[in-house]
Amino acid sequence: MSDISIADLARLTGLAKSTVSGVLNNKPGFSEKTRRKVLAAAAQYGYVPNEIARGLTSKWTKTIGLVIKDITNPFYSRITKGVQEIAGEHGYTVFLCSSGEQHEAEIAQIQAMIARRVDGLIIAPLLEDVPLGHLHDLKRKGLPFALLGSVPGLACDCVTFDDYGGGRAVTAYVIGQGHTRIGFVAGLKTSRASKLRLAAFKDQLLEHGLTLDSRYMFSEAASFQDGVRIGEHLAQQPASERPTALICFDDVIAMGVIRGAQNCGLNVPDDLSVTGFDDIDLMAVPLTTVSVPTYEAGKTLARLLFERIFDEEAGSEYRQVNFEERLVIRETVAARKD
Amino acid sequence: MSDISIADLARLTGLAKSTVSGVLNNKPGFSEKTRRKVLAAAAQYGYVPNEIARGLTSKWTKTIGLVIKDITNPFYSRITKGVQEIAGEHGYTVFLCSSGEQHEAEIAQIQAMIARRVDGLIIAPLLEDVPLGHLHDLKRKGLPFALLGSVPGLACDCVTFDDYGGGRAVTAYVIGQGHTRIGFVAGLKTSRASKLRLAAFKDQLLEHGLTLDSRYMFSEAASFQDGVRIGEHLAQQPASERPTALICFDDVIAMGVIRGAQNCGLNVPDDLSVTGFDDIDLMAVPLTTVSVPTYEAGKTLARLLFERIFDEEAGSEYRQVNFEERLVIRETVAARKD
DNA sequence: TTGTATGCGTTATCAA
DNA sequence: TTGATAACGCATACAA
Repeated sequence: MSDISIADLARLTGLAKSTVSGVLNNKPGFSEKTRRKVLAAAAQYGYVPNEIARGLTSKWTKTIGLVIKDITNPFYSRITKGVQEIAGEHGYTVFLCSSGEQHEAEIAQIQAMIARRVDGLIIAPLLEDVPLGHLHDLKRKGLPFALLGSVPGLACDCVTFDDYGGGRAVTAYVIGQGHTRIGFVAGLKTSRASKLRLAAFKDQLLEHGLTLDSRYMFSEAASFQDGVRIGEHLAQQPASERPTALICFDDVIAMGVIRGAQNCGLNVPDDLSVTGFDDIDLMAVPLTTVSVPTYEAGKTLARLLFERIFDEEAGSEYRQVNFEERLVIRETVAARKD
Repeated sequence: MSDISIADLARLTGLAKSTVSGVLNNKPGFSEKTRRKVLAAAAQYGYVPNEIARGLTSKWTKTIGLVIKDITNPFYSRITKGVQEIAGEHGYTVFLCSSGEQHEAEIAQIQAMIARRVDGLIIAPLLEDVPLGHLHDLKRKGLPFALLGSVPGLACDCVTFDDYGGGRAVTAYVIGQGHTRIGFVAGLKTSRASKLRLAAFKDQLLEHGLTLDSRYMFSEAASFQDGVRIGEHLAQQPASERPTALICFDDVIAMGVIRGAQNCGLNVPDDLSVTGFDDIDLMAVPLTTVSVPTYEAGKTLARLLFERIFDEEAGSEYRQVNFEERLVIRETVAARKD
């Protein structure tokens, strides 16, 4: 494993280490001849500066960590893409950790990245009712970080989505299409987004004088398969006992519901209207959904983090950037006249 | 930013650095009293070992790099998940780089990871007809790496998919269902997988005495939108002039085709049968496809890499692991009797 | 321009 | 059982 170091280059060119280092870092005050000689040797032997050794003196590792739940989920993979893009612009490389919904793993992963002395962290906890002590530790340590979602009682840079607004918009739309028997499929109990969307749903029902029917309510849905089961379950009810519309916590679940309903002979949207959240868009079905700007959010998270990293002592105010969720009307909600 | 080091701990406990280090590494030969004192101090001050400094002596950074095209593509995000899982088991953290189909970016990213002295690299080039000099450089450097896909003339550890076999299986199936006018949507010209699947398609046609109709052939499809355009285009042809079945390079394109065809009033599969590759499975449409075990492939890539990293001088033979592609029959291919 | 010294935090070596 | 000191590798700062 032949790593060419500055010392090697110095020996090979017959120059001093400091000269080689100076030229490679574009410092002024070297003759054109030396400059060329160094550059030629560096190219010839494939010299790659050792970022780690550099970090020994510069205090910066030019490395950030990104902690998410599941890279396989388009929601997170788009955030990741946004983060990567901005990190690349700054010459930073990113450590990725998927904790896979396991809280313990998340803490271990964060430790591992601290052990690698990342310059900053982006964390997408997105869970409530879960010990968040490690985030406070982070703050006490003074390690810059940015959060996806806000944590009550923790002042920090964060990016949030207007889940309540999104829930309101889609519910209002479905009601406006004439539906009165509307159901809701909630996500995991620990999901803050799910809670807010559900709250907006309930408020809208109330506001429009509609009643909430517990037979139309589902919770703890977390996968396509969960959606399929719900769709099949509904299809087996008599038409009069099932909702005419179902608002799902996310697109994946919504797609599952559609598949399950269709498996059992139900027509979407004529028998059952379905909506989702996220706007994954990759599906053959033109799903009416609420678009969540995940890619933009990822970029913003990284920008917030880098400002904090580079400002360092500045101690500027923490910032929260809130993204709107936008209703995207496609074809899975039918108008009803009854 | 208060980083507690071993030196700090030594000062705080009144012990020597070497004692603290020994206890923290579970070395034998320390009194229970000292041991407790050190552990207590470490916990109290939130000591996190500096993995970088450790790498200074140990020669290992406990870090690997993963270079892929696009994290947003389920194909790659599953590979990533597999790699992460195995890396985590070994206490390794992974640098992720999405090069976004840009060859230049890929090289730069690899450089960046070498600069961070990763212990090894997993690279998913999956492109042909593209300069691969940097891979040879890697080998010359002696840096362990594993490849997704094989590169002619480059002996190394790699994981491959039987794209030819997959193409043959799905084509044979479609022919067996009675189709005679079958089209193919190829991916990017630089995609090796696309080439192999197309070759198998052509061979099967020939073998069954069917002719290839250039009006049914498409290429350079790379997105859902490309698929939509093709679907719409086909729907606008007279029924007698369009294929009755279309084999698409991947699920995303297949889904686009279905959407496009349905937009224009075509029925899938009655008017047009469609198949994909990858088995993304997240869609409401029960797509007949060829399953590619990406998650398993990711795990295998990581295992190959770690064996190479840990074997080091052993110089064991390079290994190639080939994964079968398995036909998954769902509902987007109709049987034809004409 | 050059040589030398410094530093980073850990682990290894050997002495006490 | 513990302590002192020397690597480890490499970029950089500073004096010459």
